[in-house]
Amino acid sequence: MSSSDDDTPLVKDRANGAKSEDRIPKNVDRALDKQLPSNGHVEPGVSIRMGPVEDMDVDTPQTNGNANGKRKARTSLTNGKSYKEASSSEDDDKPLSKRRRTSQKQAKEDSDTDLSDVPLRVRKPPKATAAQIGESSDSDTPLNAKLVKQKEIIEKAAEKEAKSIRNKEKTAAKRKPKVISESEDDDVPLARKRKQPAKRASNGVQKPDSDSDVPLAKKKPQPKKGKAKAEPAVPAKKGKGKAKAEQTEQDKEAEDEEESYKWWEDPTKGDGTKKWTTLEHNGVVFPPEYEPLPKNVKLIYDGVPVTLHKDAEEIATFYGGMLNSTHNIENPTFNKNFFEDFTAVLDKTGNGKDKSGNTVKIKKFDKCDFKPIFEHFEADRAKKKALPAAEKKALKAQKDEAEAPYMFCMWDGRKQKVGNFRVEPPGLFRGRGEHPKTGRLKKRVTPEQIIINIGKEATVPEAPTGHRWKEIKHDQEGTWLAMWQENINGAYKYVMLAANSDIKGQSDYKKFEKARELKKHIDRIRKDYQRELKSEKMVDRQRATAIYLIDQFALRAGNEKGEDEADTVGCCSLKFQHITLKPPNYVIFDFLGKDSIRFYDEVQVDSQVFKNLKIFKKAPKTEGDDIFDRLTTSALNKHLTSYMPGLTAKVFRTYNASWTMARLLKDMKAVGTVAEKVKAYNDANREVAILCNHKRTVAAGHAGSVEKMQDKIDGLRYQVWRTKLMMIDVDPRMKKKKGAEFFERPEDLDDDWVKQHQDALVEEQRQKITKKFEKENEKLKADGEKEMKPKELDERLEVAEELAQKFKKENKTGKVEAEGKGPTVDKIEGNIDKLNQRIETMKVQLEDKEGNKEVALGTSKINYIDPRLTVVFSKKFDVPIERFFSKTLREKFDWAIKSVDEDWDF
DNA sequence: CGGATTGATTCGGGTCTACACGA
DNA sequence: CTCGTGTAGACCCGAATCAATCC
Repeated sequence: MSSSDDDTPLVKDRANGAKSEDRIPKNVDRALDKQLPSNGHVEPGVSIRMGPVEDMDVDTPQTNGNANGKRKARTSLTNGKSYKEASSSEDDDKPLSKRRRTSQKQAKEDSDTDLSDVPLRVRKPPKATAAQIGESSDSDTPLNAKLVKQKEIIEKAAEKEAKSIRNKEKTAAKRKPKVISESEDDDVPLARKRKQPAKRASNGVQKPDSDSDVPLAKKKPQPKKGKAKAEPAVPAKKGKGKAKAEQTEQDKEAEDEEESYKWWEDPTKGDGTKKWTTLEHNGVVFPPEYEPLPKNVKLIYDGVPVTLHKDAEEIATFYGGMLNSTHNIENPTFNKNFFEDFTAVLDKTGNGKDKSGNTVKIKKFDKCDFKPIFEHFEADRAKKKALPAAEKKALKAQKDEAEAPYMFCMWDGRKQKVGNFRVEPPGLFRGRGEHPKTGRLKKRVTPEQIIINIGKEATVPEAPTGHRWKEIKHDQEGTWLAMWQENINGAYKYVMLAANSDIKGQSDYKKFEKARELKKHIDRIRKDYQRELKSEKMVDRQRATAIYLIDQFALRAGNEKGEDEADTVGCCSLKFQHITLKPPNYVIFDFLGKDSIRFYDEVQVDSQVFKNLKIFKKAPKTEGDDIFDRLTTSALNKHLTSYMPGLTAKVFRTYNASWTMARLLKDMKAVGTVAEKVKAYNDANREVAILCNHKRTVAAGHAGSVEKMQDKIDGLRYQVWRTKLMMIDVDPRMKKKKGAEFFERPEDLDDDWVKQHQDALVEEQRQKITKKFEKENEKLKADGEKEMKPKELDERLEVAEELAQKFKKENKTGKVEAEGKGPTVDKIEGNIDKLNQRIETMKVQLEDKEGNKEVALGTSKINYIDPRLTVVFSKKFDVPIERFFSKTLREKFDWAIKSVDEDWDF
């Protein structure tokens, strides 16, 4: 850069190395100005959406000016690779790029150091550092600190909880009502519990129970203590078996009653933090206990079948069941993590034994052979599949009945569906992308880890026999019914209501209302960030640039991530290497975003943004350094909130997605068939999905099915050509009339192709005839009659032979005899039209398929596009809503379907 | 006090399976 | 009509966002 001496950074090192100056020297901009087309003044109200400054458009969103249409060179579809490819090509720099901030203390010390002395790539000590060691008495080595942390997560939880309650009490006055915990409440007698199936009880503490095999569902609901208004959460269904028909009818009735309540018209709903007044539910369903393998199925170690303790064996089955998933088992990290956790359990439970009872020490992963386990499962699966339909049905009915009590809860007296009442079963953690913890053992969750949230008056569901819940809460600000902490990352898992519940509908509604609210502020926000792109304060300039990117390209906020998570980024966490600048004003994004989905896009940006990014990437910054080193997501959101309460980065995604959809649907003309309208809608949907970078991996059979379709289209085109020639056969004058060109065979259908195609047609005919013949014979045989002779088949096959001859003759003479009875030119014209029609629709289908092969439409439909837009479209264009929303989606968006009319506008 | 952690909620693609669809 | 087969959508559970709290 020309002005290198002026650029000498006063960089304060923030652990990461380079940090940009507080103030941006004037000459930096000037220097850059020389290299860039100057950016004229931006008029108030100007949308800076996309495109070079020169052709900036002045439309505001409401009118029609979204410049998504102006998005240049969007290449994600053609250039995008899945993370698998993407990450493998980045493998080399991966370990190095993992640099993070040091602890506060260290950062402070560093800040006084002159930059030139600070190596940019400071390797950090393992994460469990300063804070943790200081907090957990020094006796632990840093290495152990991690483990200690995990343990503490569990062990300290109670203490923390108590603390947090204390804290809440302190601050409660203004925000949170007190949360009452009954965790100390010890009055649940362990021995005298309601009986549970024997299987429920785990790990020894179990009391044999005479009654234990009575299915849970048959039991009477327990008497309610403080029952007043609400029905028992789930009234015991009358008899099983045919109960289904009855049940659905009953449900329908219930729904009809509920129908009258429209929360979206209820002014008391929506605001306020108290989510419920009364809450009743039956808790959670645990996964079935582990069932040991049959004696003859064993892990083979170093050629020797070994008997394992059942706990260890269970883990072996997790791996064994995955042998068909090369994705996992060929991943070294996965195998290493798995084996570490596997051997840890082996150490605890004792190692395996061979058949004479000698200990077999399992110490090398490579010597483990899980195949017998895998094959056992495969066989099992096959057996299950082969089960008679009736039995399958019965099995399913049994399961449904057992789970029925958990499917619904009573929320403020209304019956609501529960989303995920099943506790997640143990297994091997996969994680997405290159997750450092992939392959780790996800442990079985015990009742002792589960916190139940339920109304004070409600009967608390009983823990399985011999167990008790970790805690009972009555937190009316929470929308969850149960919760536990998972052992891999310490993440919280919640049992919440289904998407079609009132509470979820309400928050969905609020989300879209918030996005609509943004409409009123977006002009001001855009104007402001446009101005601040030139701010002298680095903080402001970075923030403005970030908002620009979030607004234009629908980037996510990009929170900081930890050492032991997959290395993915969003806007604020973009690194040096994720952005490539291509003068005059192109930017190439290439990074792994949420779920390690690759974001690849080549775009034009405002020239000031281009300049800024150049500054943000300036030396000494290099690979691995933050582009927005002065910006955090919380600072960003804090700023956004000042424009509008509740405005955060993610709102822009909702806003831009819904707004784009609104624009596209509005511009649409209500013509054509229903199918065409649906197609048009899906096209709009797809545009939104592309905006949001919602991708999917190309289906395995995609290439094949595309080829098939193409073949079919070619076949039809060939048929069109043949049919045209028939015209000449009927009326030779047509040749002159239509012109020679009309009768030419499409170039790509060359002689070779025609031969092959003809052969295929003939063969197809043969097959058809043969099959029919065989089938008829079967039938004759079954009826006890005489079978037809092979000679009969030969005779029938004559038809195919004639066809072959016909083709041969056609090839030779270049003429085609007219087919069908009483062929006329008019009839033939009609046939051609029909064929062309079919070709057209198939072409459209093919394009659709190709366009959708790596775009997932579902996510944007479910989460980003205001459902009311779809409802309006459906009404205006008279397309049944069923064409857009599946049954579940219709339930989820019930509020939208019922609340808007044709002229509702986003 | 600003960064780290906690906790709750939304978002997200993969997998599995029932079911529609075409030969 | 039925028989595979391909696919939409339910289900699963991991990964983000973001406010509140902690330290």
